[in-house]
Amino acid sequence: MSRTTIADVARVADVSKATVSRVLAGQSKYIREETRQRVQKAIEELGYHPSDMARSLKSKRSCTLGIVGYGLEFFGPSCTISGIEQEASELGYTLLLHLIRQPETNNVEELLERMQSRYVDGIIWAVPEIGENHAWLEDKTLWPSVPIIFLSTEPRPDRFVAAVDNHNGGMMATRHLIVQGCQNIGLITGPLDWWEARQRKLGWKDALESVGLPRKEGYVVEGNWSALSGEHGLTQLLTRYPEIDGIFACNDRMAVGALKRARQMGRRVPEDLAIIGYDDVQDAEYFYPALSTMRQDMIELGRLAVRKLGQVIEAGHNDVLCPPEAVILQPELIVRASSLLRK
Amino acid sequence: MSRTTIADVARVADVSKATVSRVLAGQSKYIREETRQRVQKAIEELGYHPSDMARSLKSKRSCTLGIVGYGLEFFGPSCTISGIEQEASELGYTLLLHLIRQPETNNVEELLERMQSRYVDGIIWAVPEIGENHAWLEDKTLWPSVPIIFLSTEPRPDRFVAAVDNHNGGMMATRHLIVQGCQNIGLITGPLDWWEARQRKLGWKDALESVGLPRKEGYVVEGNWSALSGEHGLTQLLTRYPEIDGIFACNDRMAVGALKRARQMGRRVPEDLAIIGYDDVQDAEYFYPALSTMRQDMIELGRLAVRKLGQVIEAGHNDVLCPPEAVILQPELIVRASSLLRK
DNA sequence: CTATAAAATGTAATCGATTTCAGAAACCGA
DNA sequence: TCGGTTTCTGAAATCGATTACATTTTATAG
Repeated sequence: MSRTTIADVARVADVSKATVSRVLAGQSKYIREETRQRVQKAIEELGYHPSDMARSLKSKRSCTLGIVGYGLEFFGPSCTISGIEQEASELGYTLLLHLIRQPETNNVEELLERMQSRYVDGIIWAVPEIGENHAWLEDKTLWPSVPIIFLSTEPRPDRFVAAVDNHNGGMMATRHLIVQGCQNIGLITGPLDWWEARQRKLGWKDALESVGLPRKEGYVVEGNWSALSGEHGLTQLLTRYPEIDGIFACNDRMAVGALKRARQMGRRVPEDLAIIGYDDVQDAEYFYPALSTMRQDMIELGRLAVRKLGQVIEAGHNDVLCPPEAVILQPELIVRASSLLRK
Repeated sequence: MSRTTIADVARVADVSKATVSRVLAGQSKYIREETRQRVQKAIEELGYHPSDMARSLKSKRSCTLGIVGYGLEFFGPSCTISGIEQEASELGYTLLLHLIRQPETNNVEELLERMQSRYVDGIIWAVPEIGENHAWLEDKTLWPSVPIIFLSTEPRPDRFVAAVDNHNGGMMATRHLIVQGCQNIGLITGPLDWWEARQRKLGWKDALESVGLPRKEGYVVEGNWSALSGEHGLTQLLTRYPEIDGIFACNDRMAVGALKRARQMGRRVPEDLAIIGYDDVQDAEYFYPALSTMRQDMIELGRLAVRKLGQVIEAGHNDVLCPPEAVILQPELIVRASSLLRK
């Protein structure tokens, strides 16, 4: 047996499909109470549920958001998606999820087309800006015909963006080390083709400059976000510049790699070497020593993105598709044992 | 301007909509080459893309899988979703994602209805079995009219299930501790209303029984998966039973909690106390000491679920909706420093 | 050069809703 | 009782495809 349709309800309630539709819509006052009840009764009797499919086809609205995500195996992105889903759910949207494995996806066009052919009401592009992977934005013919918001990408006058202030985050982390008394602060960055990594590095630089601390080129080593690269980074830094007494690792994974290697190299953390990470991954306090870090509320970022996008969708089809806007969240300094230096 | 439709293409190519549709379908041989090319040309000229919405409405197939997930902030579930997406993508399915926050969701009916009203081709229920949260399965009227596969739940003759063998995992972990020479092995379980937690506990019990080692009731303490509960658990166990020399913590988070507390209590790990966790979270080797654990390939679990579900969908509408079947994956023992005892 | 089968295309119904437009019913004052 | 609103309901078009069936065209055989 197939779905019960609005026609079935109409037949049972002995009214037209139009009337049933009106009862369904709810707001329309032009329905006699008696009729409404008869229809309601038929609906319940039949256990009728309208087909979102048919509805969307006609209305060109699907109450669906297209989500393009990346790196769900990692903590940050997972939280972002979770936040997106929370808010979307509250606002009555469902998610169409697509994950990208290679950040340089080239089938952007197909992807966007697929989502649009399902009448998504808006799109959230939650793929970090890496290298040229956002170059497709230059080609305006690819721009979707629905609002699209970009997460964790560089704000620009033609985009709708939500991101965490990585530059400030980098500054805060570095300043904290300075306040703790570090004199020579090394940096283990993420891959520098990541916009976020560059921003954090910039924060480190600016923080040092503002207080006139040394900032040799060699104090910087580029990791790849992995713990192993944190280990390598630390080895490089300390062998070449033994005077280094503070490390800002641009994510927690590299930080714990550094933590481990420092121990192996006989450096006490934090007495000889203060270390701070970035992300505040789950149970960061259970590393040894407990890891200081920058917390960024990715769940809130996700929620915020949906909320903003929702507003744009509501405002709707009137004029501009996407008001160029940048929503920036601030990270938070979390001080734990790994950076509690001279006291 | 609105979407270009199949009618536009038909007009430009000077054929009927039916012909365009046939060209689109591809397989139908009953198309003259000349016509096909004319249509193709029109399609490209117009940049036409068919509407999945309309297509699904007619065909009652959406090439979409409904995913109901839980706990995306955690490592395991994230990987599962990622795996699901990978395989789905390869098989040409898109995902409709819905996350549950309270495991005891009571709006199951609405949720299922929502997905079905969007004509999902199948459903993956990736919410662990906790307490009575699967009780709705008793009410067959709720059963969706499309195949549904359950992840990480107890296999039963009326369900289609994919899960990791937690019982065996528990046995393997415990046996490992035994082989390392532990004589008194304590257990920090997850919440016992979780099916997975109960299975792991059972594994512990069976492993001990099979070699005749002591297994007092007090050797068991129930945690809540959090690192903090691991700390508490360890305190309880060691103060009451100082003879304990091995701990099987039923997930890594509790294990690292135990690791930390053991250090605080002056027990050397692994010399005085061997500890093994479960999950193999990212960078588990960077805890101190590096954490032994059971690895479960949740990505593969997700992929497998999709593959199986896909087969059922393909086999399709013929007869039974869901062949009762249980696909069981085996976990893998990962030995690191935290459990390398007597040598 | 027909008769007939095979190949190619078109017509129109269909999927399941929404919505415009028009007609019927109810109400109200004169 | 009549005309004019206001309220309520229905018929039919529409969204954008697919597909059963009908029809035309082409190929093949006799």
